Amino acid sequence: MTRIATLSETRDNCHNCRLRTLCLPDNLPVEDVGRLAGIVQRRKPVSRGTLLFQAGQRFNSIYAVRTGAVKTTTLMANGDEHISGFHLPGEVIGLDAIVSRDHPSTAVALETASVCEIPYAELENLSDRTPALQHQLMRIMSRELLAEQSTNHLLTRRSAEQRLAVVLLTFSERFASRGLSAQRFRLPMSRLDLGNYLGLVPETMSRTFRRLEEQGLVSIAGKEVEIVDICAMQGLAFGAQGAQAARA
Amino acid sequence: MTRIATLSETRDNCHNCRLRTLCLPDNLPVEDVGRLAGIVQRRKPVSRGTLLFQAGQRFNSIYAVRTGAVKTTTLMANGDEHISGFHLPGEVIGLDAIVSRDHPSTAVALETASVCEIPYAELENLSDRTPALQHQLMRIMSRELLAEQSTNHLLTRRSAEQRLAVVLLTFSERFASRGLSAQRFRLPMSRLDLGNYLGLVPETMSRTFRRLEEQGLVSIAGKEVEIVDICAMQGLAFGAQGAQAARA
DNA sequence: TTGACGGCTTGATTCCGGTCAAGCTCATTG
DNA sequence: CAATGAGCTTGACCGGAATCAAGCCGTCAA
Repeated sequence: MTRIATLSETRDNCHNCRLRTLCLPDNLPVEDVGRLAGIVQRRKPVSRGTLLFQAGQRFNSIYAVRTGAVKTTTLMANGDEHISGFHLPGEVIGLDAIVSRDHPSTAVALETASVCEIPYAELENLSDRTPALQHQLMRIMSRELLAEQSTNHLLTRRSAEQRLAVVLLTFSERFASRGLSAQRFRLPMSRLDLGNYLGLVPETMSRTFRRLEEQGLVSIAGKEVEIVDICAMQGLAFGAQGAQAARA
Repeated sequence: MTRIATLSETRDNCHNCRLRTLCLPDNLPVEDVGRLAGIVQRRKPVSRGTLLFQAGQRFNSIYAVRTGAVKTTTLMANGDEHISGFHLPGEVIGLDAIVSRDHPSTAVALETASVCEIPYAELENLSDRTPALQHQLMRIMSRELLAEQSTNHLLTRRSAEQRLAVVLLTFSERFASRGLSAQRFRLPMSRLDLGNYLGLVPETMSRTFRRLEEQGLVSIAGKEVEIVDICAMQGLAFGAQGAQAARA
């Protein structure tokens, strides 16, 4: 029974996947989507805390998040852990492993999550014969590069309040583009994780959340977030001046 | 005459380029290098301050630095400028433009510099028929992604002293892999630029340089840097503890 | 030579966010 | 039900880097 389910799941993926336009198949002609679907392996849902892949492990596949949420973390040279990103359905992870033989980072399910595994050797092989797929891969990596750059700026030049505002707005957008509410959503990660990502200590996270709440920008209840005043949030997030440095 | 010079320049590039193994042709079979060379356009040296491409400009080409040094900067939403990287010969720039129609960032020569222009449409077209080139492109982008991630960590979790130490060591390595001295080199950018990149204000840059010097780790004379005690520098750069946060 | 300007340095002061230390909340388990 | 412990919050305090304010140095133009 499991076998049949898996097969049928495998058969109808990509084409009728709700996330098609956010994921690898975006911009691909139908026949290429079919070929891609042929090498994609749907994995069963795993529970919170499960490792999808681990730093040091041999690199064989990239993964696309299908449901739930995933974080990727790297163990830095000095021994501390750095969360490099949070990934929602439709997003591709493991791309940082392409250069080397092994994964540089670990991917952990933040909640019950499922992924599509895409064996990289087969993907490479397929994309050698499928220009559109190749181009889509390049676009995805380029977009990722751009995102990292803007994260860099966020982390170096903006105050704790602004960092949090930007992250919340970013999640808002990402949820919205997945058909969920842009106003109310549930953060999939702990404050500690979010703080690690933002370069802030949990105490600061707590205080910063409270300050945003006091200003009437958001309403927080545990991991539930409601963005009350989007305009003011955007003003804070992208406003003329950082808390420090940088004038014309 | 210009035409002839350009042609001859175009003819003998890549194959006998000193930077071959650091650049796009790395890992390519000879015949593919030839085909790549066929679409690469050698540009004449430009002087300090010249824009190679500008944010907002239509994206047509990526560029490989051939001589000199280049910085890429982005104008952020809030109006301040962020330097996203410094690029030495052999490095490829403009990859962040692939997703969008336009360049998100501006590339400026930090000193007299020359680049190879690679029209992206032609590169795409060529790589559609050249698997090895495609794979090399993916490797380069993946490496770039990895570098951005480690920069993120550097900027969020490490003190001014550590940031500077890491950057100096990184330049040391990059110069060394280009056949120059790892101990003595000349930084191609101003302290203001380096500070912008590191998220530090010029005053802090100055004081931090002095502190490294007082500790006998480096010797500074303007832009000339001598790394006196590499081991101690590495200890500082990758040492067990950041100035803040993050314990086991 | 003089002046002017940009890049760099130095010092005094401020302040954001980290550190330390409790205490709280809530889900899980015996 | 109590008990345990992880995750979060709150408060007091501290320190590193930003800010403010001069001043210095080398280069270029007049």
